[in-house]
Amino acid sequence: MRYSHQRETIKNIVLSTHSHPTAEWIYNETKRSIPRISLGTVYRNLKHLEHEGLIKTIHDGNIIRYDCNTSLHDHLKCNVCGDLIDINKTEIDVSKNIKKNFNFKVTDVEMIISGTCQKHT
Amino acid sequence: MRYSHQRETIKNIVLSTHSHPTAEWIYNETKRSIPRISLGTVYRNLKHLEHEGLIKTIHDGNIIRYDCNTSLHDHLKCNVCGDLIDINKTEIDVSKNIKKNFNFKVTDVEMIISGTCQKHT
DNA sequence: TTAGTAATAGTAATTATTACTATTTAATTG
DNA sequence: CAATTAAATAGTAATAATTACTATTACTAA
Repeated sequence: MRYSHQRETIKNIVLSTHSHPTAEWIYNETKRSIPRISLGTVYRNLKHLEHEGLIKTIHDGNIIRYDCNTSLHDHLKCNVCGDLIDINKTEIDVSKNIKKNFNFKVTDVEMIISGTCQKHT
Repeated sequence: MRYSHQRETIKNIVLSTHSHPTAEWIYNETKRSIPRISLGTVYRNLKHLEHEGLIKTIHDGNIIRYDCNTSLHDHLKCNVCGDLIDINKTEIDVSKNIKKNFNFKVTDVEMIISGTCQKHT
């Protein structure tokens, strides 16, 4: 992987926020220091950074967000403001506790466990 | 909500499969009995059916799937064939047990808990 | 039976993302 | 240091999923 000023800038931007930004947001932030950067460059480098394990992708409905927190954790998604809130795995053993622990009214819990099923073993 | 033959047909198709179909698949199935049905009609009625609580949507990566199982449950997603497998909440208290119980090699667990955060109480 | 209006078909628009290509630029080597 | 090479980029076009628009159709209630 060859050095590029664009990728370095994108990396620093994503690693410096906990706001789970979209590609569009990262693109606009990057434009502040590299005005002629291309949106395709942002997407390509976000893929690279994910592949290197520096960031993670979050499927928030049907859009992709990027997370500098690569440790195993989940998210509370607020239906009103759209915020994603980090929570530790251990804190959500039982979803009924969430209301009490986080003052968060749960209306839907969505979990997808990805991997390889028995047909391919 | 006024009766429509199209909505009735779409409803029966979705309720008759456990394959977590996409709008496109439902559209093609519906065309077998209503050849001139519009894709927009399929999307609109899937929204109606969800709003009435008859079906649920699943965010599978960045596409939407529809599920006739409206009870609280999760999905195992196979990275090889893309299949979504229903599992009961109680069966996944600890994700480490999944490999043993389902012969499923977990590479990623993604959970989004939707609701309303403390800022809006 | 007709009038009113929800629902539809067909098409256009939108949004997020990926693909393509000529040009630029980082790294390597003589 | 200058020339070479290939990775990365900018700019644009293409794609895929979904939503919006609009003239027409078809339920339903009086």
